[in-house]
Amino acid sequence: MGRKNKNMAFNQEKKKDQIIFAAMILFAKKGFAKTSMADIAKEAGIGKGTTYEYFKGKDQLFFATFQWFVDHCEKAATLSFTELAPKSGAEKIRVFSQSILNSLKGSEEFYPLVLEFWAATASSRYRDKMKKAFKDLYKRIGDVFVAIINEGIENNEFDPEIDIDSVVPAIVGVWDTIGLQAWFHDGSNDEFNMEKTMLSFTDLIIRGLLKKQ
Amino acid sequence: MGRKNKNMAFNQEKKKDQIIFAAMILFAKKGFAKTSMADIAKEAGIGKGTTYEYFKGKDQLFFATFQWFVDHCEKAATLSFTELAPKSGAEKIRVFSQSILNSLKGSEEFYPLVLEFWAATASSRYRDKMKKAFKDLYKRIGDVFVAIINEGIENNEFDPEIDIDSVVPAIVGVWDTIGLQAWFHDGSNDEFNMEKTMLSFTDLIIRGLLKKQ
Amino acid sequence: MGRKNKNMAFNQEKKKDQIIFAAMILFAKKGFAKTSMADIAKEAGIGKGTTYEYFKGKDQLFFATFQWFVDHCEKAATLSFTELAPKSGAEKIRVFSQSILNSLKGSEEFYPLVLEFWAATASSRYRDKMKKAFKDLYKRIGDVFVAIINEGIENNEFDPEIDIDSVVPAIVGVWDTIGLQAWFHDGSNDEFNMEKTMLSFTDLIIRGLLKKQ
Amino acid sequence: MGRKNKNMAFNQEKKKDQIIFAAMILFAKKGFAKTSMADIAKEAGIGKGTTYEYFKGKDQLFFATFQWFVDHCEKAATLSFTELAPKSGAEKIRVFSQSILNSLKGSEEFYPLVLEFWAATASSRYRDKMKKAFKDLYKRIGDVFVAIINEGIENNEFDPEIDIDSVVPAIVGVWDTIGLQAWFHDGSNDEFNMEKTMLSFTDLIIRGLLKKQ
DNA sequence: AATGAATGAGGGTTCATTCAT
DNA sequence: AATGAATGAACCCTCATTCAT
Repeated sequence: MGRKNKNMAFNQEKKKDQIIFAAMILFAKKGFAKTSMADIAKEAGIGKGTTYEYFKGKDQLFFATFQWFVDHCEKAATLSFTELAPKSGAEKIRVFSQSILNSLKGSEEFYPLVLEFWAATASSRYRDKMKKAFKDLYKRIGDVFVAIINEGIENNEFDPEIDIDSVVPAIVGVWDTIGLQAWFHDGSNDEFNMEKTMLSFTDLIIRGLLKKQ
Repeated sequence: MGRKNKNMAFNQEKKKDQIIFAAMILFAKKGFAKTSMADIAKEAGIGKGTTYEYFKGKDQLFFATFQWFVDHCEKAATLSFTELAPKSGAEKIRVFSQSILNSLKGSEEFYPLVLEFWAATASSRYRDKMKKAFKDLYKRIGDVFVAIINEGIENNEFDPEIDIDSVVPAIVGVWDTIGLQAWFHDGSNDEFNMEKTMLSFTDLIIRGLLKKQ
Repeated sequence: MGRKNKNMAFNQEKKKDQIIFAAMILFAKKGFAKTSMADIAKEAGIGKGTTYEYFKGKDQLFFATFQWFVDHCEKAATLSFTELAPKSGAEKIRVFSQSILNSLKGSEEFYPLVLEFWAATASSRYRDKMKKAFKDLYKRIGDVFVAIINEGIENNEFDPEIDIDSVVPAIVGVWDTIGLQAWFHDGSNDEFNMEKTMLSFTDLIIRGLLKKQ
Repeated sequence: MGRKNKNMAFNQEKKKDQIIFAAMILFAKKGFAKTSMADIAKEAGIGKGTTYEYFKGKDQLFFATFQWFVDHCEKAATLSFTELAPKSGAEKIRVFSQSILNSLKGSEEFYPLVLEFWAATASSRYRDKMKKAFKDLYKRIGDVFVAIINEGIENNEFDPEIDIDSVVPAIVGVWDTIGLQAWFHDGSNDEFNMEKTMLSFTDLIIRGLLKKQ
């Protein structure tokens, strides 16, 4: 019985995820407004009414999708953090930077979803929760950066004059903008080299952080 | 008669703008999807049907607001450019940066509109036009920056090793990102100091660009 | 212009009534729950969406139907009252009674609607308003009766021992009950003679009211 | 084995009643339309699907509650009848009257259910069965009254001129109307005194029935 | 040119019912 | 016998759009 219940719970969780993934695919492809609950059910391979067994409504499903995304990002950020070997501050920044780049590169098709999320922070009923979640996410990733830079300052590698707290949000946000611009260039001829931009920017930042001789 | 026609044309332009402004206000406040054509007409102080005399439909009106926004941005960018006095490259960057900051600070309430534009870029029927417009806008602003930096390199102020073309999109995008994060913090207690972040970031960039002794 | 506006108002009022009548017919025939807004629009000969130009929703339309009914009843009661000639109390009661009977007889097909109203009084969101309206309606009709009886007592025709205020609600209610039972018998073989029942009952009441010699 | 079967039958009967009671409570509280099968199952403390082991569907369950109600009423009426001592006709009417009043007073919360039943006689698929059941119920109760009055006429207590068959339905119906009006007044300040109205009306009727000296 | 009454396609949601377990 | 996950028909309502005035 215990097993059975566990399986049921597992299956329920599985179906919930099924729906979330179907929603993510369609929200990314057509946008939230133009995706109907019927579309999502079809994509998930279930009946129209079934969706409502797992989510109260379209808004809540959207929010669940958002939460899935935030969790995913936090996991990605945490993972990268633990991978940081005891190298120089510059190296750490490069590794971290690269790891973010990797996770960006794997999910191009979901990028429009992030735009939907941003837009929703303005108009959704979950607006406050979403704002907070985004803020927290940025803070969490930013804190990693702050730690790296502080360490670098202590080690006499980075310049103590830098106003870390102010500058970090800008650095963290670069990833967003790179994804955004990659998206704007997607499908056009004049390609945007995400990787090159990322690396050059990282170099520039490091040059700016380093203590002047 | 000539005058009359001219007046009519003028009035039409005026009414068109009236509608665009009304749309912008509401799109920013409630989002595109949740704003009805009736709402817009009401806000513009005209009849529901009149909107269709000036715009083919909601999508086109949305696109018109987008175009208005892009034009506005381009004008702002151009304006700043002409204001650049013959100072050092670092000074120019600071002036340019400040001018962007000023235009950001003046239009907080319209910031969600940009989010709508970004989101629409993914799902709108005008998706390709919008992508292109955004790309062009970034390019145009970027070009100003590229020019400044190139000039700085020629003047032996900035380091020629910098891969300018790759790094500029990231720098330009950061301004968006700062606006975005300011928006996420809006309404919460832990305020985000847009100005400080912007200035610190500009400093960092300049430090990175400067030729090492 | 005044005329035009007036006409428009008139037409709107007319369309509102059109919808109310269509709703009444269908609510009476199929009940509130089984009548769809589409049914009503069709019956009224208008588009589905048009209904919502005149009524906020199905519930409000139902309530409007109820209000129409209450107004109609009050008018009927008032009318009868003014028709009462300066006859004996017994005669007045007979006239009043007959007038109620007449209005009952003319609207058999709408009788189920009253049942819907009663039922809705329990479960509708307008429950309190409906309760009050019914109470007021009964009171208003009852008051006519109270006046007649009081006059009869003053004229030494009716027995002063009668507890008028207590008994009148019962008498007034009997008319409902007669309609109800007529409805139960409708369509069956063993006909229910509403008229005879009404008259016999009226006689009985009068016998009870009259002063004993 | 026989016992076991009997127990199962007994349990089935018990569960059937459980469901019926649950349905009655909810139909009375929220109305038929607003009560879901899931609500009923929950209230009955059983699974959603189980209801369908005992009743074919929502309509049939509703009809079962109706039948339960009718049986209950008939039992109540029969009971009162046997309690009638060999008193005067007037006394019998008073006793009967009081006994109905008692059963009314004990079941205020279920009164809306009767309204649902009435409404359903118009729109339910069981409409004809329900009409007949109501007719029979009224007839059965009426017959008791007819018997009492006939006896009274034979005993020279009541006036032979009374058209008994016509007048009895009106008298019987009074109980409905008293319940109805009590329901309309429920929750308001200007209380309706059910008992007083009932007694005064009974008095009036008896005065009307009594032979004039 | 300006209007707003009328429209109906479209979509979110509910819920009675089924059926595999 | 008991269950509750799954289903899709049905329905309320919104709103972009049209068109007669």
